[in-house]
Amino acid sequence: MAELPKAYQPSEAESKWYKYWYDHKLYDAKAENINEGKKAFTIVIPPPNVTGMLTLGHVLNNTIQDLYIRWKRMSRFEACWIPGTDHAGIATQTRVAATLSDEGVDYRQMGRDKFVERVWEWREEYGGIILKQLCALGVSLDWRRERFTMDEGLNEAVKEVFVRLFDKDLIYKGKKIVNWSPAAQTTLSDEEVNHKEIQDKLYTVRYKLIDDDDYITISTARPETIPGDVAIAVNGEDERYKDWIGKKVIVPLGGHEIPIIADEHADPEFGTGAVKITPAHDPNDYEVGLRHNLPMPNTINPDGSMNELAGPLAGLDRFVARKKAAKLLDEADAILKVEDYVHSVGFSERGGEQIEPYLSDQWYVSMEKLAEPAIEAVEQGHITFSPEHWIKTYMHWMKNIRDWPISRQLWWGHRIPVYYTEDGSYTAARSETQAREKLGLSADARLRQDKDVLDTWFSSWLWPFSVHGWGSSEKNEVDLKAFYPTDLLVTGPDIIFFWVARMIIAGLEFMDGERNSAGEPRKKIEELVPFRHVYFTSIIRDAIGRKLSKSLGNSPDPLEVINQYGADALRFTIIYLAPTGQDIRFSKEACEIGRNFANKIWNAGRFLMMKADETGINRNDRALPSSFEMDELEPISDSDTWILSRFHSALRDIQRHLNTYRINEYSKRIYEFIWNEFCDWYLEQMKAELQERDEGEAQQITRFALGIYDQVLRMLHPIMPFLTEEIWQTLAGRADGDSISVAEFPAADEGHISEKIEGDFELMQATVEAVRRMRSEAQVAPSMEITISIAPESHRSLQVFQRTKSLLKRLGRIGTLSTGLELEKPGLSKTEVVQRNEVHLHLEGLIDIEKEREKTEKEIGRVKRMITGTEKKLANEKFVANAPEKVVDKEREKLTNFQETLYKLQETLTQYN
RNA sequence: GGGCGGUUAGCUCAGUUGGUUCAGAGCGUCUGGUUUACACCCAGAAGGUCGGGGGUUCGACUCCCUCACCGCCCA
Repeated sequence: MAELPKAYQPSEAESKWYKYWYDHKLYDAKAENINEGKKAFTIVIPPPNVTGMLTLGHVLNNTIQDLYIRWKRMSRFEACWIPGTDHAGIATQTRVAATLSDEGVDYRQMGRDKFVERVWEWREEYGGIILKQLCALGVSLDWRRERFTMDEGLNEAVKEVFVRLFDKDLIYKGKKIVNWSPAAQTTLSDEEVNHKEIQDKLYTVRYKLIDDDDYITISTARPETIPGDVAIAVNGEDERYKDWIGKKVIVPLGGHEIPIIADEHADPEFGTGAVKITPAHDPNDYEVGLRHNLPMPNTINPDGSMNELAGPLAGLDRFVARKKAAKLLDEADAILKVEDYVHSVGFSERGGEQIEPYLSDQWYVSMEKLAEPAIEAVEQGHITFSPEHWIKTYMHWMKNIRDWPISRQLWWGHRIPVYYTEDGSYTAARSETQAREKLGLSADARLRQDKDVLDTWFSSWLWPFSVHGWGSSEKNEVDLKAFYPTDLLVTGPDIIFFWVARMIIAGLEFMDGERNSAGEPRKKIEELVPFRHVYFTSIIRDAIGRKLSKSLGNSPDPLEVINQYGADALRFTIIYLAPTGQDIRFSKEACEIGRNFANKIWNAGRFLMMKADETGINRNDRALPSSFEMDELEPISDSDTWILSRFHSALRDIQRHLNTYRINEYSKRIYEFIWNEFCDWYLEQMKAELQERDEGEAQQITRFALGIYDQVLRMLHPIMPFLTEEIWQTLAGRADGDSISVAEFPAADEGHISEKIEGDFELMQATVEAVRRMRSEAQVAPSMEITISIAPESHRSLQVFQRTKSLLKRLGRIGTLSTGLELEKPGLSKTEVVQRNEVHLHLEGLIDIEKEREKTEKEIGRVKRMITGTEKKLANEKFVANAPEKVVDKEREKLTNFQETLYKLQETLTQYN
């Protein structure tokens, strides 16, 4: 056997094993296996944007998914994890347009068809990058199933859904004020707009009454919209303005006449109590406009510049126009005052520019009815969330749901399947032919398709079933039956509305009547929902709590981190640092946690392989086949029984943590078990054991250790796949195509958990620790062998000490160890009481008596306080009466222990006086 | 304005059915270490009245109220 390097070297192992897994198609999920009684465990990846580059957010998200998929796969589920990417309308269009612009080409001049062609070319070249980057993480995706939200099949599904909703009158065309992005020149949904408080100016402007010298004053933060004013509104209840209603004023930046009207929108408390009404540029004003049947002139161009209706401001950008407007008003002596003003303004979630409220025709999905079953599904627990508190957010949104504007004025995306005749009538259809049929037209009638495309989320919300070709000619009925609903969705809470909520709605609406795994039409909510559980990940921040951003430069490149620390180290660290529901503070240096841990595991393996060589275990005999059962492990020594017990309790905890989605607890428990129990105690103990045993026993002990180690690797594999594969393949000869990733995950067996064995071992451990502590406190040189005598508190303890004598000696570096019930307390010594057993360190001439006295006195004080506290508690009749018997008994036992300890400490103290 | 989350050792955080030998971990600090798996390591130590106040209870870091500060979401 070739010597293993001293430290684990990740990069080579990573590329080697990823290729191996891929080549052997280990992660291809097969629906046939479901029919044979295997249970499916399915996840659809939240499709990253094709334009995307791997971020730590992706790392966290996909590590969690991979962790669950690997765990379930090893637990003999048919694990199906489906990859794909999202066409990301605005982001991709902007990206490609920018590339063209660099080449000196204006995409708008290029024309729609040419441009879309270019986007596809771009996608061919760069669109797969993020998925390749994900491979570096070790994701066990079923690559045969990769989908893209602009695939032909998904396009058909989008059309299918649109037409169905249209025919149910759940999609309609409406003229409303929308969120307009002047940069992308498209509408955005409310969810794509972030509101921020900004510092602005509030202008108080006066409008002169017609045929009168009086003025009415209003306050506005947007003087550039004054040319679009169509009225001044005052509150009907406002005494100040009662007589003004019905009069007319002259708009100071346009000169046209507008009426003063009464409307409840005018808040007497705000500003002067009178407000200007600009229906095309403010949602509230729009409502006022509707109520009073006012004209709605639009004074702003789609690109954010002012149009010809803006008079003197025409042609100027909206913000330039604002300044100009203020200047012109000032010159006309129409401004009474200018104040600082803080108010909330919408910004594009993507582009970051200020949103323009804009009056336009858009397509909407009527949401209220669709939301009802989606509320029910979560209320009744058919879908669960973790952290649970997100349910409230979800419910609030669902119960106050607003219609979803789905049209986007882009070229890149699913074109709206609505066809118009020349005379303006229209319908939604799966094809032109169908449109003609629906409209009762002849086969050669000319039709025009709607120019707009659909919101990207209008394809994403179908993802859990569109990946199986639902709604298209590519439909895979067998897979849909087998792998829908999915089991787990892992995503960020920032897209709970965009995506999670809408997927739930879509599943409930469109899966109704589809076949379930039994071949029956789906009817029950639980078979319609797109997923059973949603895990909301934390937000990753930098070490000082700032959001990661490109501009701050505080966003480590995951590939660089992987390169530096290893994929497993990154995976482990990010899970280890992820508290449920709270932000993660991440720095790449933190990956030392994972790297050091990987190295620890690696070296434990090296150690075992050395011992295997030394004890003459053949490599092919060394580890166990992947079908190996835990029961085949035969413990030889007490320590073997102990580690088996600890292993099963670790397993039990791990299974529980994974089942309850406490993933950082899971990682902590594994870390603690491997490092503190397996390495620090079990392997150390093994060294002593091997020295004492004959050849045959030594081999058996080593064989057992290898067996446990094999199980530990499997337990660890979901979170550290590369490292465990590398070691597992090295430990023993494996058949081609064999892999730890398809070996069976160990099952926790409570029958192996023994309190007695663990208790005995704990006494040994506590004694070793006491010896080490005394040695260190007395500053005895490490190389010096010490003499220890132990006076056990009982025969039982005596037995433990006798059985573990060689362990105690080695682990405590003890030269001479004597134990005995009748043992006399040595002359000058240092003493610790361990579970009522006196452990004496002989220290002729080595001890600082003064220091020891202080220490002992301090300890006596502590124990006395404990005694007082416990006595008080036991003297309290209410406590004894109310507390459970177990708790009271425990208190009594504690008291006895404290009293005995106190007695022994006082005895020690007399020695120093 | 409405809602949600947080405030525990110098730092980052655990602490899930309220029981003080559970006030813990990692990092950092300090003291030792040529123990033949690992210095990406081993052994040991110091360090916190669990944000303030009040309440419920025999008993609260753990439940309730309130205040303060921080963060997020929605309006």
